[in-house]
Amino acid sequence: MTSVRDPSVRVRFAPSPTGYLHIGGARTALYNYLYAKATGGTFVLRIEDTDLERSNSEYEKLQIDDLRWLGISHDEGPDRPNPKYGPYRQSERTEIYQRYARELVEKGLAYYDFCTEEELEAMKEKAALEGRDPIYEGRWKDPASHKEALDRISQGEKPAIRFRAPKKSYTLEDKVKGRVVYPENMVGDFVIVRSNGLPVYNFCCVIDDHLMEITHVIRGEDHLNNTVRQLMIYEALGARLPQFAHVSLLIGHDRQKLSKRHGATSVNLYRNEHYLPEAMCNYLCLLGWSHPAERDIFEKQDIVEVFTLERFSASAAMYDLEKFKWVNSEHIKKMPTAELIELIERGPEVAFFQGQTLEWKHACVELLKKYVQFTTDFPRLVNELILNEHPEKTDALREILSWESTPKILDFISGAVSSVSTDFVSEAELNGWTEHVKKTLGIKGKPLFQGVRAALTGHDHGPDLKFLIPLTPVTVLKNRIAHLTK
RNA sequence: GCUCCCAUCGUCUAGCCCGGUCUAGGACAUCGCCUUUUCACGGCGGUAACAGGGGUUCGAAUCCCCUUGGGAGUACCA
Repeated sequence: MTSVRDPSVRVRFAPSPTGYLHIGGARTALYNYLYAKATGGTFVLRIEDTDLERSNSEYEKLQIDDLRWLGISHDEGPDRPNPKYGPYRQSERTEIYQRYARELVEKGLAYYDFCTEEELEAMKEKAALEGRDPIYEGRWKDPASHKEALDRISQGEKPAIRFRAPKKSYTLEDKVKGRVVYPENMVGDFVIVRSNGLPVYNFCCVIDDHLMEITHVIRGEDHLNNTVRQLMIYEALGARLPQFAHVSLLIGHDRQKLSKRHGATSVNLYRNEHYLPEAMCNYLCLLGWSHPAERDIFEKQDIVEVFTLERFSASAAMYDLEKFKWVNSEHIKKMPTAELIELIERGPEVAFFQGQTLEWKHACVELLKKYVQFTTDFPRLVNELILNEHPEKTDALREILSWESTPKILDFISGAVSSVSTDFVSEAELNGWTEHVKKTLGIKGKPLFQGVRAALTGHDHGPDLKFLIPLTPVTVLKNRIAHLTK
């Protein structure tokens, strides 16, 4: 099945700026982004910062920056406002929420509540004892107390506004979970505006999705239970329901919802470790969504044609670094060499690499790219394979050196290398040496090739010599052979 | 506790909606073999799963129920 073009689609990613962008958040953002691209719709970024205590605008910037790094760009947001729908920070929309809340109070669908924390706590304990969910039973629920409430407000007291939860069951047709039935009495009356005047998530989320004309809500399954409250508010508002798609959660190796204690869970950590953003999107996308042709490696633009909500998995996905690393290595392999060189040079320990000719860099990257998982592996391999003048004499290497034929090879190679006047050995020269060892020294087969390799590289294995040796500076070769003959 | 969600190889998954083509396919990881120019590349192959129990049916991984297991929610957090 291919995706359906529908430019009226509006989706959103609504992070709270309470920390770095989490990989789970990145995945949700990615799904929304992909759906917008697939349908030709609009991807909105909204900042849910109603929790003043925990929100920090610095995190907003960092999260947006991480999204940009991932290539998940939004069409509307705080920095790209559409006057019809803005503002995009909930902290700047307080009056809107208060207006809607007041309307609900006027219609009798919500009420002022002056209960203290202690009173609420007592109710909760009672409910727990009776084995049911805490359901608000305070006296402010009674319409008769409305007048008293107004009096207390006029005296300067600050009430919370509580939504009157209808006594009925609700049904959600979710795109990934199917039909979800919320029984009657699942939730009691809940606060929509705190006594400090700031609205609460479940309320502003609905108001915003409604006002911003969001057509599809793609979010984590942790919101599935919340949705019943939101359904109630949609109903009270007389607002049209969006399509919901509750994507399964990401879990750690202990099968618990992925969180900080599972190690690296924020995007910036992977960014710092030089994971490729394309690889991260690719891997994250695969955790809970499958390509119709079962493809594993792709770019965002490759799947726009086939991205549909139908292919989400209903069960939680375990985050597995091994496969992520493999995806990263595959993206390195398919990346154009010139681009790869640029990336490598932006990484650490590249002084030698940068000093070489473009031709050398190309050959080097072509040779090594099939062996690496990260772009930062290149300089590591260059150091180990090309620049190391004192290779460690491992058991495997000692064995080769102990062969009867090896000292002869070493002796010849040593002389051959010292007579080279250029900076690098050519492939032809190397072939000549091998020929010589074979013909004149009469060494062939394993002793020949293992011996030549050991003499030249100080390793018992490694990349193809005919590519590796022409990349190795002759000075290094000389010192290395001296080290080996010692 | 209560409510909701979920259940195919160790992991990600295909298949499930529309039962037979599934002695269950792919990928990561793992193991083995091959490549007498090594090798970390590549190629080939192996190990490995329908949670359990009932039903429905000629036939169930696929539909229904129960059990078990796991997850999430249960805030004047999001």
